[in-house]
Amino acid sequence: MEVERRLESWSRTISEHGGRMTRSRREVMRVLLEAEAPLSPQEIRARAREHYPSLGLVTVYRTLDVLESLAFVRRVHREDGCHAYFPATPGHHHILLCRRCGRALEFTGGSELAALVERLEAETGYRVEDHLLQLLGLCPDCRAQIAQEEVHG
Amino acid sequence: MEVERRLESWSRTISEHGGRMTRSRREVMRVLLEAEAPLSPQEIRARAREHYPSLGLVTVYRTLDVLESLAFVRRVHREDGCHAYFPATPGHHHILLCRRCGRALEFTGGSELAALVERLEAETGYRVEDHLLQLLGLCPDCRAQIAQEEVHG
DNA sequence: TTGGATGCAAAGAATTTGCATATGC
DNA sequence: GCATATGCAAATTCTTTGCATCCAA
Repeated sequence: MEVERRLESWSRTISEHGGRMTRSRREVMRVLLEAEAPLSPQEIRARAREHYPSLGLVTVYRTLDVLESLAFVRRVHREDGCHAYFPATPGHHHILLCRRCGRALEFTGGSELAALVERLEAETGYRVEDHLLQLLGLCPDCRAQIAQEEVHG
Repeated sequence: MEVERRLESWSRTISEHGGRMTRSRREVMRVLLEAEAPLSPQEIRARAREHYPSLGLVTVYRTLDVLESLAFVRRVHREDGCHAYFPATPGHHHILLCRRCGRALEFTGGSELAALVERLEAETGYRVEDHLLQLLGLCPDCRAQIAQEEVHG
């Protein structure tokens, strides 16, 4: 399955960087790969503990640091102030988040964003090096559910 | 001056919402309006204390809550994990941040962003309701300084 | 006068660090 | 076997709350 393949790929890279594959790391990684939305460290621990009860929160934080430094996961800022993590899709750097169920989709900026950046550089004299684009809205499922609720009670 | 005009305008709106203009609030507001980059609550207090030493950090937080709820200031997430605030430019909702000096500029998404959103909605079925776009780069001054440093020392 | 605003101290929450122990390679 | 990873407990931040006092309208 897809999850196993990526788990395998992540493990290999960690080894190549002198790191080790441990039970803790595998559980954290699996939770991230199976999640349907970005998760906070606490949420990750809660899910991982179902299969590995002794997992500590500190280890989750440290594992996330490793995964983030290898660009395997990305961190988003939640409105509530805490951070949430999700697996990065290589080459895709922006996210579209459902405000109702939290489902996240990554997408490329495409020509539109490139055009915007180019115009801004010309107008302001800034040199743009990086960008964070987060779109918030409703996914198709939630839109359908909301429509249902309006029709019925 | 510009700062005084906006201070006046903010005060009026706060009164209209049943709030009061106090020395603390005025100092926090002035610091924000005179800042050249987004500031954290701690930084705001440090600057305001030069003119009003008894200002408490808690009051800074509460004042920022008020200002943010009236859309007078915007909050950005810093890489170091804490929040920083800066005066909002009405109608402008994205920021271009200099990674070296922290100077912030707001801009409109314009037609490019609208086109991107439209394409995504068509491709994914999501309905986009809000977005957060933060560009990071170098402002003209910092670019010039870096160029200088490369030529000389 | 009087309800909103303030400051302090303390509570909470998120994240990091020190250190002895456990474990992958 | 040895360097890395772990877990606990404690330390650090950052932020919010409780409460008596203060003050702008």
